[in-house]
Amino acid sequence: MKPPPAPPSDTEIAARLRREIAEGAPLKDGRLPPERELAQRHGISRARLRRVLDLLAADGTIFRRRGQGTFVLPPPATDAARLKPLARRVTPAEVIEVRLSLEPRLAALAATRATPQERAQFAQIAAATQSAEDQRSYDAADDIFHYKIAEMAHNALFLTMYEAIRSVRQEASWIRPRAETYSGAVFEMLAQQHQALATAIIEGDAPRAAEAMKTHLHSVSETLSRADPAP
Amino acid sequence: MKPPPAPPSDTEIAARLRREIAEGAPLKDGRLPPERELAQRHGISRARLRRVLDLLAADGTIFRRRGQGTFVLPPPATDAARLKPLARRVTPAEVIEVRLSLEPRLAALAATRATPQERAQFAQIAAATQSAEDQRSYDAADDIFHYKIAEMAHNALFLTMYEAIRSVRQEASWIRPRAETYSGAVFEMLAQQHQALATAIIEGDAPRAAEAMKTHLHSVSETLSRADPAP
DNA sequence: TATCGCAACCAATTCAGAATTGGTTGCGCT
DNA sequence: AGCGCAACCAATTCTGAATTGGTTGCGATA
Repeated sequence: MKPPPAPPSDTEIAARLRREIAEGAPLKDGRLPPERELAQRHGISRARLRRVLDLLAADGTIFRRRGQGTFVLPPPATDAARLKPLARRVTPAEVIEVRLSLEPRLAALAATRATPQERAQFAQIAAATQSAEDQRSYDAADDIFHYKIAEMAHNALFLTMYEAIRSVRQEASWIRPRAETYSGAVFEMLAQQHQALATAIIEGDAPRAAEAMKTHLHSVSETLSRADPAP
Repeated sequence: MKPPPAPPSDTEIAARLRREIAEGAPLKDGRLPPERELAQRHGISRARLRRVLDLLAADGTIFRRRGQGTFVLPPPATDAARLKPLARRVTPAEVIEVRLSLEPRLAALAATRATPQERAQFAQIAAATQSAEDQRSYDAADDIFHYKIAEMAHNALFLTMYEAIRSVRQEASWIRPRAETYSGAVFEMLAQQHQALATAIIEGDAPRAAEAMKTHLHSVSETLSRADPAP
């Protein structure tokens, strides 16, 4: 007989949560169940669950926002619903135009201001975009990648604007069901651009980060604009 | 005796409205009374009042937005209330940082895309900022000036972002009662910068417009940062 | 016939209040 | 000291009524 079952430690519960998340537990839009429900489901108190979630938040695995929930993807903009009518009027070209004005600057600021912890986290996230296999997981990794850059710029107003862009893109998804299955070559090119961009940010090279972001967005733009005659 | 009082023409009613607006009739935040009320007050039908308002809208005197109202200043962002908590967390330096990333690009796009009618309207607005006498009227003219540039960029997403910035600026007003009474010299410099910027936009010189906007915003930033020890 | 006034309706927003959800604090027990 | 429990705080979402500009149709009148 073994000794009486030792209560699982925080890190053990954290590992269990990570596994559940990786297996697709989160609901639509990457949202986890409410804390009160998660705690009950795992048979622990809410206070303890929150300590576990703090672990996942510390390494950037989850995003939490008061009043909205806990997410494994960037949380929705606080006014997401209001952007719906806008999303219908906006064209892909307009969005790219805005992104090209904003994101290179965000990349430069991130390279300048990110904390050592953030840089370490970001290195992990960049690696995840490299190892993505299917389109779905790449899209998720790409989403987190760009969001983290906006976060590392450390400017709440800038982050709000980026969230608005992200929300509009998601909402619009360009009406057509968005084929957008990149070919292997394009896919690899975008991943390499991510890597170059991540290196520049982590090393703190602001001009190079901005330039790399500009290059990347131009590639995305071109890829999207000839999405129709894809093989 | 004169002939029986001829009913006033549309243009006459428009002139009367213009006079009332100039005398400060609009309510707080530059909003006019609802159309139904305005029509009744002037003793005309709503349909006719709307035709008159169309005249004022055609030359850029008023801004109308369904569900919100009719304004003599740029209309509030559609989610203005939600930006309040953000406004408390955001610093003036952060706002300037965002404006410097956005507005030079907006100026360049305006120079490229504005219609002839818009350029003509904009010339009028630029002139108004020149002739402003007191701080209050200058602030209003400056507000319209920058907003019109954002409008002329012809990108709904860009305009939404600018409205968010404007809303945050207004909401924050940097907590301190905002002395910010420019000295005469500073005042004149800003007005000249407006003129140079307006000329570049009207002539369609995008790079010069962007550069002029950058210069202008840097001046505004410096002025604000040493607002305390003002003479 | 053309215009005007009137009314009803549509579309987008605002507003007020209840419900949801993460964040925080205090209490009692082991 | 740590755990579970409960209550409360703060921010958001959701719902439905009210507000407001946008549009259409109808009848009266010149």
